[in-house]
Amino acid sequence: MTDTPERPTSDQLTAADVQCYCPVGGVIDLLGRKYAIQVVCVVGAMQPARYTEIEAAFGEVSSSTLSTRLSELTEAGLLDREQRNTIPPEVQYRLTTDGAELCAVLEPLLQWVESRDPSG
Amino acid sequence: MTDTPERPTSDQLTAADVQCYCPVGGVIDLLGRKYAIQVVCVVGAMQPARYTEIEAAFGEVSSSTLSTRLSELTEAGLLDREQRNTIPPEVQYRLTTDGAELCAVLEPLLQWVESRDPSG
DNA sequence: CTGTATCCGCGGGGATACTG
DNA sequence: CAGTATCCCCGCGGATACAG
Repeated sequence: MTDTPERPTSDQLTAADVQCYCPVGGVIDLLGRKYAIQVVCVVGAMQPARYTEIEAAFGEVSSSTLSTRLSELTEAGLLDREQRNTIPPEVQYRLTTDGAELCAVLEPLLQWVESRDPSG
Repeated sequence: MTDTPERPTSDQLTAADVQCYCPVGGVIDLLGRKYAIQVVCVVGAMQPARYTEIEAAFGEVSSSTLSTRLSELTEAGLLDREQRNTIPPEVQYRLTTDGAELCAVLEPLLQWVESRDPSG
């Protein structure tokens, strides 16, 4: 309860109040990329998820795009990639703790999207 | 409780189970565009929101980009645009019922992003 | 004030071929 | 199986100028 003049007692938000409310770079930017949100949720639903399974979850994805997305999400600390050097090779993707938090927050979004536009 | 062979009793999800869980087009695509998520939440926080206020909430946006985003979101039925033909003209943006639902689901995401990456 | 119109560069993403 | 490498196109998005 300070008497800071910059923050009026009004409960009506102004532009200044939400100025810090708009992260544009970083994770938000990553999530804007194609399939990013869905990949997080798909991995969360299938854990552990293998590359081919993830690929199959999307009807049409080019391997390069999916590969890039997986790398980015792993790099961002949202996915954990574990490779087993067997023959044939086997890779398992899981959510990190951070990724799980994100997934929990993302799932309601996908639920809403589905309920609103069932045709995809 | 049918005996459908395609759906095993396993509680482990497979690719087939999440196949319908990955909407790619429509709203998700729109939300991938720059500032889209933030615009929804900013309008939700400021209602009613005027163009200049929204613009000010983002440090740097080109008018063309913001204008396009507002049009798209309005077209998608997420924003309601009300124009008053005064001089100077005044436009007020609000969330539609759908938009409010989306905003409610989006806000935890922005909260999480901020808490994870405070530097923006 | 609230945009639209135009031009244009950059990079995201698809297709394809190839590798450990 | 699980990708990477390469090429290339398209469309997003910025800058700028202009309009009602």
